[in-house]
Amino acid sequence: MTEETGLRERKKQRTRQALSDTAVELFLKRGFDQVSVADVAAAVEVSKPTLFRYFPAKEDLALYRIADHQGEAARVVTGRPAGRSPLAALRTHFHERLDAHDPVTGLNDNATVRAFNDMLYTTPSLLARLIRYADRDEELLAEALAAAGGGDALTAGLAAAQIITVHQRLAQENWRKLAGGRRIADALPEAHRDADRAYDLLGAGLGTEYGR
Amino acid sequence: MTEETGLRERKKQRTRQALSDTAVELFLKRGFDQVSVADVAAAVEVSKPTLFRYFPAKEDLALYRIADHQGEAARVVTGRPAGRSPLAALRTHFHERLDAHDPVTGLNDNATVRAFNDMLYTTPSLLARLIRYADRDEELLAEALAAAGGGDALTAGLAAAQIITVHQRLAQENWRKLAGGRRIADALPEAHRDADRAYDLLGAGLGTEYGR
DNA sequence: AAGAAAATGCAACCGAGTAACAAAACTTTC
DNA sequence: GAAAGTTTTGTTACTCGGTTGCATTTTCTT
Repeated sequence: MTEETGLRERKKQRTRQALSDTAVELFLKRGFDQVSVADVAAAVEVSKPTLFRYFPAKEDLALYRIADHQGEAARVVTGRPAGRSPLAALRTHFHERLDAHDPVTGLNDNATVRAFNDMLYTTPSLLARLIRYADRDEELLAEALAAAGGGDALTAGLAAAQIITVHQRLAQENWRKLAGGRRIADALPEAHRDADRAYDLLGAGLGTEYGR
Repeated sequence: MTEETGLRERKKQRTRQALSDTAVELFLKRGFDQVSVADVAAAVEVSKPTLFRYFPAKEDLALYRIADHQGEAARVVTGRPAGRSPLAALRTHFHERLDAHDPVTGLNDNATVRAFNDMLYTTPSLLARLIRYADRDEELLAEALAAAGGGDALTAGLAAAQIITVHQRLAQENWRKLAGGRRIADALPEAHRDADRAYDLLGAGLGTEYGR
């Protein structure tokens, strides 16, 4: 799994990590807008152009860790057990992520994670950037769904869009619960119910509630 | 309907319009990124700070006209004829917009409109800004759906998110058809079919295609 | 050890957006 | 219709994100 690792490559990894870590630390301490990229560069003892050779935009300094999840939904569909439907696989997976308190579900009350999510959901530029990651996710999911066999490209695309959107709203809803002061033990069952409600809706459509 | 209109107010309206019109003209001629706000300000013979007193960001200069559509989906739901379901009303309305070649459906081959859409869909910062308008739309639609009676707030929120998302994808798909060189007369019937497919999916869910 | 290749730092630059304050334009009042 | 009050504007100067060109250093190759 580990890549070819010359000294050069190792150093780059370290710089990259140091930049992201330091940036997040500063962002959480003083707020995203109150920290300039020059501050981050200075703290890591690197020049500003170098920083931008590692990260294309300030926002990416904060979102680096989240980028790991790229294509997760698509992988779940592609790697689902035989005989299981894509939607069922995604539902199960979401419940699992919830129980694991995965930060991306929004449901995690570790102080640092919470501060991070607070920043994320209240900083428009971060949210905008996050959506661009989600777009890539959506594309990959659309391909996975198309490959799974159901429907044409349009249908797969629409389905992917709906699923990714619903995931976003669920995470946001979970974050809101915690931001509203709820304890996680108390919010978790509700989050599971919300997820089931959302997946029921995805599976059976809005027809029951809002007509055809 | 017309607002209280002193001289001052009239002048402001004119400046606002001149800024947006001139900006769009320049953007279409030279490209969004190749025109600076200073260029726009100079062309309208206004200072840069003044420009920003009228529009909070460069992107809004381009999106001014689109902002008119704010809350359209919500209005359709709220103002639907008695006995008609929200989803049916939205579906009908979308087909109507399609036949009217409304630019927001992506399906309009007027040269200027097409150039505008090309710019819109290929400029990330414009797209990002557009999404923020859509978020407001989504909120309003969620309220309208909740008021329409079906389901709790979560359900209404999820439904609104799905509907707005689907609209976006349909418009994007239509734009792609035209960008691919298709004539509008040829693309229109297909656009209607796509819309029906999308609304069928919204109404009946992904279950049929991708399992529960 | 020498030279190619890649990464860095430096300095200067561009463009979006904002702050401070003074000047001008419109509105209101007498 | 002039004076006083309010709102809008221009000027200047600034901050910050992001980029460019080029010389210097560091790593990789042979």
